[in-house]
Amino acid sequence: MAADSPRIEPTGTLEPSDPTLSVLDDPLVEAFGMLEESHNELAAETTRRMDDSFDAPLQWFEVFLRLARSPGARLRMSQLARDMTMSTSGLTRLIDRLEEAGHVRREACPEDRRGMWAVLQPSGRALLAQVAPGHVDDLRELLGEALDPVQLRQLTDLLRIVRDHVRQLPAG
Amino acid sequence: MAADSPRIEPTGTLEPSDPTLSVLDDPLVEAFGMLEESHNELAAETTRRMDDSFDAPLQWFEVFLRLARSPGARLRMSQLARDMTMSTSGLTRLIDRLEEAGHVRREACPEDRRGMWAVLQPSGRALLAQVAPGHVDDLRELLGEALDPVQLRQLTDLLRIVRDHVRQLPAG
DNA sequence: GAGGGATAATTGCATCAGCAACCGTATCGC
DNA sequence: GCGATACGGTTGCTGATGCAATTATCCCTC
Repeated sequence: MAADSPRIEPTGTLEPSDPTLSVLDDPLVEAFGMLEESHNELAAETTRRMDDSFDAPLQWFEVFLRLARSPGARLRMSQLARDMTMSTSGLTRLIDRLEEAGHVRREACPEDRRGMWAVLQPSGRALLAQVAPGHVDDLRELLGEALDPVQLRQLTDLLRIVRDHVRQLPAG
Repeated sequence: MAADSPRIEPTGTLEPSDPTLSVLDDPLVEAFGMLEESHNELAAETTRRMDDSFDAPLQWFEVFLRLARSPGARLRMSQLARDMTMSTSGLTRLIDRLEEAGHVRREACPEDRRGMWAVLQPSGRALLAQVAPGHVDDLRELLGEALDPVQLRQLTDLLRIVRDHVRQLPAG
């Protein structure tokens, strides 16, 4: 990436500069690109490390964590789907896998007979407890070494503003 | 989501509080969660809007943009894969689709006969030019309305630090 | 200049995600 | 009450991704 070889314009199909690029030098596009890239790098690296240590995908722990934080260690399917920014069908399948592994259990909702609770099971919580320290260590190396505490706080706050803003839009 | 119904601890399988949660209240975990959530929300919304306007996935435009920015409108396959944080096999297939659509063309690399260039074609650049204004408008609504220019600059800089730090690690 | 290890790209295979269609239930209006 | 409409969840299907194995080429060393 750093070593841009001296290029000799071989059979150049397109002009080197054009109006399109100026539009895309917009700070908004730059910010969006950084959000994409930093997230992708971080997600890929944390996933890789997690997979090396356990045979459970990173996403499982996101489910465990959200359930563990909720009263009764349970969350409605559709709510969990919204929280995780995924489709309800995707969540159905995810909970299928977690239920088959015994880490989560579905429970009928008495108040609304259409609804289901996803309920964290002891084995799921145990797995979470087992993974958590290593995950925090990974984040300390990946995030904590890059930013000091003040910067980390700034970043978190800015991202929260963005998240909340997008969520409050019409179709959010 | 806001209306958390008064819960009555129905058949509670697990204790409401335990040591695991304290570990995961770490600022690092919070920051990581915000990065995940803000990215997911933003990516989902921009993708949705893009799909409404064009039948080409958002990722295509990331390819077009990266190629358009590069000298000769071309990039090596493996370099493009690294830039986009995806596997080389994933990129092979992505370029397959773009080539079939006529927006990108593969070209043999004379200097290294193992290598291939992905070369942006006029139709790809045209599509990029066609989409760019709307995309910037979307970002103005999604990002520009959430953060003022100073905050946007701060966010971009912080994310760049994170990205570069993760990339410079051993296996990056 | 011959051999061994690393690298560039592709392919087979399995997994995972979303969309659209569907069923059962709730809710609103009359 | 009753019908129309909206909502919660699941399923069929298709598309896209990563891992592991493969092939061809490069480069370093002796």
